[in-house]
Amino acid sequence: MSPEAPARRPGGRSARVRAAVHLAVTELAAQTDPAQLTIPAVAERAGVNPTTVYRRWGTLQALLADLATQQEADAPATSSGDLRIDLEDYAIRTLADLTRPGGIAFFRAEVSPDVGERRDGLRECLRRCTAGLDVVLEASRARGEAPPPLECLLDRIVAPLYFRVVFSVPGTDGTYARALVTDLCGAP
Amino acid sequence: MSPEAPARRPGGRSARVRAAVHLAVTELAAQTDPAQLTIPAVAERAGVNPTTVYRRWGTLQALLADLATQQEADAPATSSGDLRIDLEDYAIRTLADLTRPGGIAFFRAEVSPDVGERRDGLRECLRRCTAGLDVVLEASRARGEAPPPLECLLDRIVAPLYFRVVFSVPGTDGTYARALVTDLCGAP
DNA sequence: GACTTAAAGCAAGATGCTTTGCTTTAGTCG
DNA sequence: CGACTAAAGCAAAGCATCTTGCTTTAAGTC
Repeated sequence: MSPEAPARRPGGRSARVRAAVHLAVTELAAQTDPAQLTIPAVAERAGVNPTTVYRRWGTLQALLADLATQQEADAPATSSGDLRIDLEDYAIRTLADLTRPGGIAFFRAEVSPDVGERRDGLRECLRRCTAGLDVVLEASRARGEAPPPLECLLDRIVAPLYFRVVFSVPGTDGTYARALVTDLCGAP
Repeated sequence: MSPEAPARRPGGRSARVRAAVHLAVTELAAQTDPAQLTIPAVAERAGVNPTTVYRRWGTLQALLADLATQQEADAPATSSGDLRIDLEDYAIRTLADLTRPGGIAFFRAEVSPDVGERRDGLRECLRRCTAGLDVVLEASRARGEAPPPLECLLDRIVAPLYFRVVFSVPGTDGTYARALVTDLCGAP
């Protein structure tokens, strides 16, 4: 499932290929239809042999998961010291992630495939969703506050954002994202 | 987009084929992995030539949309006369639709494909989501009440249900669905 | 009952994703 | 530097979806 766990020969060419493939995925996801986001297309754009991608990642979902994991590692979540501000930041960042070109491609790729694979893929996707929230909630608790439970935040903030982005509901912007937090926490 | 709008020769064989294909889709969606739900597989199970399915419906999404439309026509939404009860019924029915075997397949099929097609498919999917709510809200307004706006119901009831079913969040059952309505309307 | 034609069946082929066996390249280690 | 080997490249074949031109069936109409 997790690609190249041992990473037995990470230097030089392997890292170069990995970077090129990641970049190609990002560009393709942003530029073309989701249906065009295939392993052969990614490989061609990356200047890499398709076989290499198949052997290293196996499936498109695994590749996307690998990419998301790295992005998460590159930009870890932080806390400002105020729950309300943290939640607003989280909501706005999540919305931006979802609405940027190709942003929903990752979600889509995880939703489509087999149940067996999907279970793990979606669990990972959900974990990434909640990782930022966990940091925020933990910081709040560390200050002695009693923040809403994680499930409540999923229902009231994350779920509406996903739903409205997936269904292209009009008016789903930063103001709306902030309003979700206000509805939950009360006016500032 | 909408298949067989004129329906120039609906009797006999065409209807038989349509029924057989619909049944095959339902059974396959319930029994196999979503990835196995392809037009050739449906055609074989229905005892129909794949070409027929391709020519009549064109894509799997169109076929699923056709099926959903007919199901909607078979079981139109009603109102009990009490908003709270109507919303609970709606939430429980929606959850049941989504969690039954293959229930999420329709949503999944609409989320995956090309943007161009997806726009219409999702618009239709959303319309079906909200059709039941519209009936309930209209009935409430007709009684002189001031029910929450549709968007609020989407955020607070429909979106959490979809989100939790898609991500297989544990504890997503009838009690939870009712609790969503209680959180919104207050205790009975 | 026979005519017309929409719709289903059939078969061959195009297309594109995926796999597999083998060869070549280039990191890593002594 | 030279041997070792993981990883990338290459080529050919496999496989499933989808398309297309034509034939056959049977629903609708007079």
